[in-house]
Amino acid sequence: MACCILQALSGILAHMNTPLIVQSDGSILLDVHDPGADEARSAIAGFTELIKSPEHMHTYRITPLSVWNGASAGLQLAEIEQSLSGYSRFPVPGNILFQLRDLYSRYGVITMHATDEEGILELQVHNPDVLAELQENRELNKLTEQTASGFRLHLYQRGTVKQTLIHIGYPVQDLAPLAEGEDYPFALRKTTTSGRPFAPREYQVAAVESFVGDGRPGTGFGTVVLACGAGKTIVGMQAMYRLQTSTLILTTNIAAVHQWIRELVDKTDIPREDIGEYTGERKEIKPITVATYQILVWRPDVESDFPHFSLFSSRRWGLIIYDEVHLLPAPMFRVTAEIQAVRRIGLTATLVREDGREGDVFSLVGPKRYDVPWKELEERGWIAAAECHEIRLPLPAELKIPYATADKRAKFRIASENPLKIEATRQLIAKHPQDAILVIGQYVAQLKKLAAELNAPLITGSTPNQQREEIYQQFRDGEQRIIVVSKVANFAIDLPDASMAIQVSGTFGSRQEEAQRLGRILRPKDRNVLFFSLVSRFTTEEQFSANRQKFLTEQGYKYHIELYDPEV
DNA sequence: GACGTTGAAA
DNA sequence: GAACATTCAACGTC
Repeated sequence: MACCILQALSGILAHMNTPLIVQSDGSILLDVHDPGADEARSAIAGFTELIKSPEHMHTYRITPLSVWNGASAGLQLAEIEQSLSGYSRFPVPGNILFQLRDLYSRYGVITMHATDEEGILELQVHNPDVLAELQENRELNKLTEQTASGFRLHLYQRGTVKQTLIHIGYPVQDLAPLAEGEDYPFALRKTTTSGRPFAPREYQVAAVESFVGDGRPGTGFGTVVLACGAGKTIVGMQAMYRLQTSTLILTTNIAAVHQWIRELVDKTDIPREDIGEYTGERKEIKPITVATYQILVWRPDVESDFPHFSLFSSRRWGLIIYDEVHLLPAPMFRVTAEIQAVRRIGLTATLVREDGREGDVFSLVGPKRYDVPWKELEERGWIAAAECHEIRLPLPAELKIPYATADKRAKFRIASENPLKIEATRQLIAKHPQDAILVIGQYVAQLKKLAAELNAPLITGSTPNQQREEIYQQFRDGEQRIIVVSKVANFAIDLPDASMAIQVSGTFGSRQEEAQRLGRILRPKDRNVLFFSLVSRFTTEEQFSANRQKFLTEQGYKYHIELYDPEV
């Protein structure tokens, strides 16, 4: 009897803090409801890749790159094995451990060094079997010359060789020296222009140190992974400050270019006239220059060369910052391969690319050096603990026929403008009487109706600036706790901080936009923030939710899906 | 300058 | 005034 109780108890205990199921096909399942789920998630995040994240079980996978990124961030093999078995509900399959050790051992087998000869580098292969295998590789033989212990190559093949080797399964540890850029001394401000005290946070400094690495060979380039709202710009700024050299900053769009310039003016003593904007609108090249990827990869036609690549050689840059490095356009790899001697830092919230070129980011920009543990950020109040809820509503019967017969675009609109969303919004607002709420949507007609029903002010693209300011002021003062904003309000304007947002319609396709929108709302606060997204069931709207969900889970947000029943 | 069109990237 | 399931640069027009 006692034995049975013990057995049952240990059965229950086995399900506590053992949220992982490691399967022999390489998938790792994380039971979200296990009390140890958050802890386990943090433990495995450094060497796995998130594949999908529905309600109950999240799927991760061990990939070559995820292991090598872990290795270059300093994770030991023993730690990785410990994290896997420690949280695992069942014994970890032997083939997975074998695969893990094999992958891990490949990191560091090949190293790249300078030689006495001008303009010549060498590869050293520290394993005779691997050396024999590589000596037979045609691609590599085209780029290099064989030596007794490895290969010789020209300086300008530095990037291409690394790319080639990672494609055949061997990451290269690049220990060749980097070039020094022009000096550019400046200081960080102690107070921002608005008078608030400013200092980079511990983890922002630590992230930069992990990439600068005291100038030891093999450091000075790499990628830093940061959750949304954790201050990517500040990490970039700290890197500039640490190196005191002329810097080229590359970003995804013009709005981000302006954002970087604003931040630099606000938080450093760099004079505005030393900061250049290199975009379609302006072509300034200054000691600190901010450019879009778009202009760099622009060319008059497919046959031509990229005229703006000359930006890279127009100055002796000492640092290149790749903002949102997971969005680096493919042609940028070519030019990045040519400038492997320049210090560079990639900033991103996720290493996953839609086109599967993570390996090129790894070998050309650099491996992951630092991963800010989101749980820690949350505990310290640096980013708000966010709860995301997706609420699925039925489509009213009278809309089902129009929906079925509509074309793609009209379908999306019908689903977006589902009239039940108005009632659902009203109920959500009633349930959260303490929160300052933003209602966000894309279709002006729908928002007008909502604003009228909720008796809340509406801001769209055509709202004059003065009126916007008045509404924002009322919101900040607490006179008005709800405002309805259209998509236009996303950009350029400073939305006041809210503690809750309800998205009634939106372009769920663009994850970047989604991130920006969330980042705006989810500022550090003394309380949790809530994000609700209303989606019509069984419609095209649902397809986009999967994308968003994965993205948000990657950021560490909790995500819940609920069904809305109009009878209640 | 402001605005609209076009082509390109993935 | 509404629409836009992306964004940007160049180049044309007024």
